[in-house]
Amino acid sequence: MNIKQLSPDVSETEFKQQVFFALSDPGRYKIVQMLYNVGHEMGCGELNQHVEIDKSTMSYHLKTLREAGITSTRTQGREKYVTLNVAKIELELPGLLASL
Amino acid sequence: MNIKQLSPDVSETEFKQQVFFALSDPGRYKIVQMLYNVGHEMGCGELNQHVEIDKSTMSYHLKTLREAGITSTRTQGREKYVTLNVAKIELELPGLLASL
DNA sequence: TTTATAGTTTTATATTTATCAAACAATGAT
DNA sequence: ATCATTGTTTGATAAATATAAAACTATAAA
Repeated sequence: MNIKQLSPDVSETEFKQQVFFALSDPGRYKIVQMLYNVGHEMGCGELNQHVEIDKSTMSYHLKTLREAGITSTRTQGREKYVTLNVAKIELELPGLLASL
Repeated sequence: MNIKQLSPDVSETEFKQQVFFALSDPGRYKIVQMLYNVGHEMGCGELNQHVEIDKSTMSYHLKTLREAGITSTRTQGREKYVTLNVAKIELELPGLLASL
């Protein structure tokens, strides 16, 4: 018998709440939606072209997503590439990404 | 061919974002979770017994949920009963409630 | 080595949010 | 009629949030 089924880990609920918080903002919603739909990592600049927000605001939102564990970032040269942690999100909130 | 599939209605996305916002707060998360798990309407007092928050804070959160279209309220005498709009939520975000 | 580019951090600001006490309905009970 | 109960609204407050300009860091290009 799995303890988690009886008393779900606080951090699981916390992660879900952070995902919900992230998706409650129009900018972050679009970022996540776009990352999910393209199905692969995207450069910050590329994202910035599709989602119209100031680059510092974009950086702020990407930081929010990263720190919540929703995305991961890879640096190459002076560019950064953002990936959506699909598996992690699907594990806790199956089907959510598909319904955005 | 369904237009909605090509360009999802703004209000659909807005509703989803409101649901996400609602669920990003621990208090509201518990309220929604509880309503979903019991599977039927609950009195405000009954809710207050399970979710430990000040009655005016509870009223504030219930108003937030109500105005977002997430719950509905029925008055009987001096008590009020809250229902979760399961069908509506399931329509836009299938499976979400089950994964809370 | 100077300059341009990509993105972050800092600073400042306005807005939104959560919380609770206190005052306020509205209805039921005595 | 008076009192008690249920829940809402108002007002005040502290904290969190979103935004963007400006300064900054790091790398690439000239």
